[in-house]
Amino acid sequence: MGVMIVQPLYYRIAEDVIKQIKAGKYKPGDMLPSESQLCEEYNTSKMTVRQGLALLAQAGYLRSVPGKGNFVEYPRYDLLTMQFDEMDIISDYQQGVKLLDVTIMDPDPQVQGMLSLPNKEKVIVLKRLLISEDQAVAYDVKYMPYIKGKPLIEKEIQYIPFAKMVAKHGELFSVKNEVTICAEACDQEIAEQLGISPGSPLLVIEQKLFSAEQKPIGWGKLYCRSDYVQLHAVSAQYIKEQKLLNL
Amino acid sequence: MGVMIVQPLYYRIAEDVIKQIKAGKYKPGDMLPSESQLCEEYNTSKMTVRQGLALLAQAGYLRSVPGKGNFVEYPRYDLLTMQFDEMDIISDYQQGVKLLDVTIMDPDPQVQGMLSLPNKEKVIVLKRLLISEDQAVAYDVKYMPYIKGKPLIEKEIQYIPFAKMVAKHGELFSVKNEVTICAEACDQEIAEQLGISPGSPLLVIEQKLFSAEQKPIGWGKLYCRSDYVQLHAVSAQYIKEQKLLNL
DNA sequence: TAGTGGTCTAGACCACGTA
DNA sequence: ACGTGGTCTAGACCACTAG
Repeated sequence: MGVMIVQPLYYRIAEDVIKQIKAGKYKPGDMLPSESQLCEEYNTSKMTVRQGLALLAQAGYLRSVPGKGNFVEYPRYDLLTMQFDEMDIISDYQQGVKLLDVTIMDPDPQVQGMLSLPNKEKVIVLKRLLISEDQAVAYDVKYMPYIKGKPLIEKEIQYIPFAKMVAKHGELFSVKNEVTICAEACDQEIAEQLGISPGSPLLVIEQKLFSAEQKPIGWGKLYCRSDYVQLHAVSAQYIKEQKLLNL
Repeated sequence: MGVMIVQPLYYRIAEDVIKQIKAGKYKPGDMLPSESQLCEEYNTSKMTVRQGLALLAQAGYLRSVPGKGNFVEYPRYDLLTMQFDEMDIISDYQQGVKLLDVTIMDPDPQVQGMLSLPNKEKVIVLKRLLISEDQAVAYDVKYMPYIKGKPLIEKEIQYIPFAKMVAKHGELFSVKNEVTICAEACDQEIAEQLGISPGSPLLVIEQKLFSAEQKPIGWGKLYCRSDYVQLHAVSAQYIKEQKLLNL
């Protein structure tokens, strides 16, 4: 005997509408049946219909216009979702990080500008080598404003991804992480650290972190060997759809 | 006289709870006040409270556990959102694309594998040069299965981003876009097209598109001059929070 | 058994848009 | 004036978790 799984009504409404959209019954820009029509059709109440439509809106299928109706949205193919932190590129979380240097120093002008620091403020500089399967795959440099009396725990410095490290002492939420991805030719210093020849292409991932008050609280670059590291992203629309359909 | 903007009650509930989370009253893992408690506190009904909590859940602040309670979630710093299509990297949409080649041909083994094509199926190959302010900034190669009787419109080929192009004839929704980002050294052919020297670092953006039935329907690579093109991403958590707070 | 979240009802009133 | 979506009520019953 199989077990009947009864899906909530609002979920069935959402599914039905999606099926009809995919079947071409409603095209982008079209108006869906009004909420009261759907209430009649499914013999249910307004809140239930709205709960179903809310699912569609979350998945990006729908745009509600007060006073007019619910309309099918054009899908966005240009929004991508990516999962990334420094530890994703190494295989062994414990063995994979070699701490090269931790220093408190006066920042050079570039770093000072990036962190919007007043003069005479010092920064913590952190240099790490990321190793995957006995192979150095990335060279990592991070800068944080130095705040007196905030101790740095070695394990944190070594193993915690930058965003988490910076967010830890302060606001956990509302931390903005701006990432820039580019390619660069390898310079002499990094070439030595990574054991490759100068001029080789590197995948460079730059991170800039902001507090809830929009103040810069961290800046850093990750220089990755192009033969070992690549980034992956998937259309956000697709991920939302999958989440929706798996209830 | 100013106009009073009255926010819906469910929105104020959501705001209040967020403020309390940010103030540290509730930490990740903590249980929030139960729905019935919130009903009493705000002197409202269950559906209104739940509407407020639904906002928090969408923004990633909340996890509901049936039979137990609503719990504060740990923020995710590793999920990033990126906006990208080929046309984003050029300044002038109309002048910026030079069509180099459109051919229908037998695929080489790599392309055949990527598109999971049976033998004797042909592919459309599309080569374009992307130009920004009189400067060639990227070389673009795309492959699509050739389907008889589906005309290719020149304007589409020239100006429409790949995902849209491929989705157009077929399912608009449920198209999966898998993107891989890496760095590569420039080869002879691309060096000539982009006017740079061989060996220069390139930012390479590879796209693989799938239909709703998970069949590959497009594959391509975009080779970008590293001195002109970079990608930007922002933490997904932050974007969701902004959306929520701006109602 | 008592408390929790999840679903659902059958209404109400409002602001907005169109004709 | 009428139809639309947006907010909200005051309950109900259910399934799940816990002591």
